[in-house]
Parts: sequence; structure tokens; C-alpha cells
Amino acid sequence: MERHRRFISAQAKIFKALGHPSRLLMVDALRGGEKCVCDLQELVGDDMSTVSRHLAVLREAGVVISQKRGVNIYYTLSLCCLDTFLTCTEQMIESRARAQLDMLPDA
Amino acid sequence: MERHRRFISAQAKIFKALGHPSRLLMVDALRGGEKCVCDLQELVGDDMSTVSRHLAVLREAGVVISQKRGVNIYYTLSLCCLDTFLTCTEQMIESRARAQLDMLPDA
DNA sequence: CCCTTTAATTGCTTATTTGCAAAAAAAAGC
DNA sequence: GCTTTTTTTTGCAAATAAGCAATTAAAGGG
Repeated sequence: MERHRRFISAQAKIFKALGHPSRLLMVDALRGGEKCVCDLQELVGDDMSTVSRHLAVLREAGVVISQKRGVNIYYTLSLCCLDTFLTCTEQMIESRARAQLDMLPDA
Repeated sequence: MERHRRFISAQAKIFKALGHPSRLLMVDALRGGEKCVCDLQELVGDDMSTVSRHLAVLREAGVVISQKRGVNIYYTLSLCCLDTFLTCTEQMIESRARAQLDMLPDA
């Protein structure tokens, strides 16, 4: 029972890490393969310190792993099962948007 | 491009909703079928107003739907693809816990 | 060695979230 | 029409998260 709660907490930590637009954008980009921090920084457009902190959150949740090579640090997705879920939620959001147009956050 | 960002934001909202232990615990319970608010309140043990607010977050993210029947309001999971992902992250967390015992939050 | 580049950390401010308590809604039963 | 039961909403106070700027770290390249 208590064991279950700890599992739930660890899982919640993963969800929480993914629950921020900038972080999810980076994670989504990593589906296409590893990227260095500079790439990710360019992608989200935030201050480098902000990006770095977001990456730390993802790292601590176990969503990504980092690896230093040469001058850069490369990030890779380490959450194998994410791809299916992301594809699925994408489709779901799309179909909901069709059903009721106010589902998508307004532009 | 901008369309993509909006998708990401909508997805992030789902993740964010799932990114809290109490909310995830309730969602996990709903995998076994619908539950009334009172059941969920007993499950998480928080104040009823707190539970209600958590449920509102899940509702607004489109994770659950509610339905009034008789005296109670019943909540149902409306995020079809969640089950596979939860099972997968469970297994992942378990294997990580075996690999390095400090992965799980300490008891 | 110093200098440059890349990334992480720290300090600090602002914004958001959480959670309880109290009040308001909504519906059912008497 | 009250009263009771179930759930939501509102009003705060405390805890967390976000984001920029400045500093520190690490690792190559002259």
C-alpha cells in the first residue's frame, strides 16, 4: 500500500516534468534523436539558464539523460514508452479540437 | 509551426494535470472503473474541497469526465491511451529502482 | 597558461499551486 | 418549502515553480 504510493509519486514526478510547454517541446524534439543544449535553447528561445534548469528537471525525473561529448552536452530521451503516448494524446487533442473548437488554447 | 506549439501546450496541460500524487492516485483508481467523489476523497484523504479542486484540474485537462447520477457525481477516465503508458512507466520505475535503489523517493 | 565557448548554478523577484476553512450550489427526501 | 447530503467555489496563507541576470565550472584551442 505504501509501496504503491511511492510508485505513484515517482510517476507523478515524470508527469510533472513533462507538464511544462518548454520542457515538452524539448522532449518532443528529442524524439527525433539527441540534441545539444544549444540546439534546445534555440528551439525554445528562453534564456540559457532557464533551459538548463528545465533540463535538470527532466533529468531528475529520469525522462532524459545527458552525455558530454567534446564541447557540447547532448541530451537523449530515456523514457522509452513516451512516443506511443505522445502520438496518442496528439490524436486525441486533434479529435477533440474537431469536436469542440474551444478545446485548443486560443491562438 | 505555431499550430505545433498549441498542440504541445495542450499536451503539457494533460501532463501537468497528471503530475500531482493525489491526482495521479485518483486517476490510477479510475482505471478500475468510475468512482464517485466521496470514494476518491476517502482514497486520497485530503479535505473534500481540495479533492474537488484536483478533480477540476483533471476535468479541465480532459483527463476525466464527470456525470451526475442520483446524489453523487461519478468520475470516469476519458484518456484512453493512459493505461499503456502508466503500466510502462511503472515497469520502468521498478527496473530503475532495482538498478539504483535511491531512485524511488525514500520511505 | 589564458581565452573562448558551452552549460550549470545561484540569487532574487514574480507568478502559480496547494490546501484548509467557510460559504454557496444543487438535488433528494421528507 | 425546509433539511440534509454531496460537491463546488471562494478566500486566504504557505509552499513551489518559473525566469532572468550574474557568477561559476569545465573543457578545448590557441
